[in-house]
Amino acid sequence: MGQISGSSSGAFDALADDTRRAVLSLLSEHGELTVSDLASRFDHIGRTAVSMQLKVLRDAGMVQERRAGKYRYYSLRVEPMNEVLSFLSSLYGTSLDSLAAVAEQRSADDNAEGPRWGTSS
Amino acid sequence: MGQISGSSSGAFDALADDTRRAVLSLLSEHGELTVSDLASRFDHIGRTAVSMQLKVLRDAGMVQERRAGKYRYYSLRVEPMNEVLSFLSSLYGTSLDSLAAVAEQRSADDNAEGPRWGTSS
DNA sequence: GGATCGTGTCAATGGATCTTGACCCGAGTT
DNA sequence: AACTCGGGTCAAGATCCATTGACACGATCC
Repeated sequence: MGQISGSSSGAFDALADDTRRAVLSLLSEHGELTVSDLASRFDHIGRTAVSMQLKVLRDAGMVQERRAGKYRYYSLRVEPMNEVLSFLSSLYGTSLDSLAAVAEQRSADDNAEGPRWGTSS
Repeated sequence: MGQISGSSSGAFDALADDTRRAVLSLLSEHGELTVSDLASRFDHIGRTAVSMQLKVLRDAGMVQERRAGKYRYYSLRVEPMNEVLSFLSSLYGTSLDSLAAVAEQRSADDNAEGPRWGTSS
């Protein structure tokens, strides 16, 4: 009977990859970064791969690019996250507030105990 | 060393699949469902596939099972969502509150106007 | 006890996805 | 103009993931 029908959602797909999440984290930390900047922060991943992941993120609307001369600066976009948050809030009804509180507390803990989404070095 | 490396992120992986999100939605709607119950709600997907997806969700801690006789009832678990929310809040600093507000509003709109995470081009 | 139902799990197949190397374009540079 | 550098894109190989069918196991019913 009723089929559920999927939702091929770009945001979830975009968040499903370690590299892409790392890119988002880096953009969050540094505000704007060029492709080479980003690529140089990964060891096992080349510029082409980063560029392709940026394409995925771009298509999903999660990053925006600003061209300046021969450089292209990438930065975060917030809107697509609504899709994710909306899904989560629909799962748990109106309890997202408390979840958010817990999440923020937990992210503070992470900061104290060790990086979880990486970075650095 | 300079590696970014990710956080094994079971939750993100779990959310990356249409079928799994649909399962989560169904569990959210109905509270508890058996595997057969779930499988019967999909057209193009068999019981085995649903069972496998449940294994993924189980391993990610996003669902819990309650055994009653020969049935196994599955229901949602909230904790793993912290990983997702924590990531999002780390991306946007402390602005998750406002995002949550927007998301809830938007989910209300969705209920009235129609689904929004169906399309992606 | 044997049959049957509800599920989990495994091996194998098919398909989607990520990464790479090569090539092309636009923008500065000499 | 020719050259160099930053980036995007394509084809192809590699890798991962999802689905399926077959089999196993506990629980219930006859």
